[in-house]
Amino acid sequence: MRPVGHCTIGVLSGLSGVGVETIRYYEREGLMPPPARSASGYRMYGPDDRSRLVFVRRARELGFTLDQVRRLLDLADERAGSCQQAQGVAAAQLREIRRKLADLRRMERALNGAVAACSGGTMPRCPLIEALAAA
Amino acid sequence: MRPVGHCTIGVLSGLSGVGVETIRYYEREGLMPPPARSASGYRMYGPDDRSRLVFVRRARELGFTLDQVRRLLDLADERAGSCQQAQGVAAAQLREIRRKLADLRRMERALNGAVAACSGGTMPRCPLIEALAAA
DNA sequence: GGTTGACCCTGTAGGGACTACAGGGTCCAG
DNA sequence: CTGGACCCTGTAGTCCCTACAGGGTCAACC
Repeated sequence: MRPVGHCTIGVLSGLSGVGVETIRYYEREGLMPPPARSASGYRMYGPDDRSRLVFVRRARELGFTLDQVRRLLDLADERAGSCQQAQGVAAAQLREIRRKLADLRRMERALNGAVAACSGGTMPRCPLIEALAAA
Repeated sequence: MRPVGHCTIGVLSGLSGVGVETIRYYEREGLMPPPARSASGYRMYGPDDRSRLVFVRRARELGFTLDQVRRLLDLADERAGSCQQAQGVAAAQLREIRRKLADLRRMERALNGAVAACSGGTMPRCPLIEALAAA
């Protein structure tokens, strides 16, 4: 379906923000389809590959594991009544993102308070260390 | 300085919320000092070890790498003019936490919108996939 | 007092998600 | 026609655990 490759792996890497080695790793792991090859064996990619790769990167940034991304991509590839399933996967992930958000906010407050208390002077005990060592 | 050990590694694990294997790993990595040993070779820990371990766990939860935690602990161990340095390490970490927070909030919005748009019907294209595949 | 069964020990291997070589081939600009 | 940037495969390393395997120890129960 990918008509004729447009760019090499290095260019795709630049376009997608995913490292060359990581792209090859994703191919090994079945997240990216084996691309067309030039006469000399170079991987040749088209715009579909860029979209897919960006999707993978974004999903990773959203905290999906590679396995979850794989499932999401499988759903997208099937393209039939898959929306409900994708929604399920995504809703679960949304719950986890919200949990992470809450954790991070709590951490931010704690660290911010600790850094503020630690005025930079040469106090006998560092409040930052104290703050984190507390039960 | 640790007078006489109070508890075994399993109890310490329960008290600190850090797994037994992980405690031993931290010892190998130099984050926890080699504890006293019972006659039969069991690791015996005191309250200081619990505090230190809780500190490590908290710092990890705050997103510090083991290496950063090691540096923080070194500073705490030295106990002389270390406050400023600890503050530097922590401030850097705070910046990264805030970056992560911003990212997560963006992700939460995107995913939330995508899940909402993806009404569960059998649409020709799944908006969730579309949302993340966009440039 | 003998035997479970839960705990502890060391050491090594596995996992997830990359990341970095090593040892080679290709392509193109000067 | 040569230098340097790119590409290939395959393997090994990183980080931070986590899970064995193969054994010793300890407390309790019968």
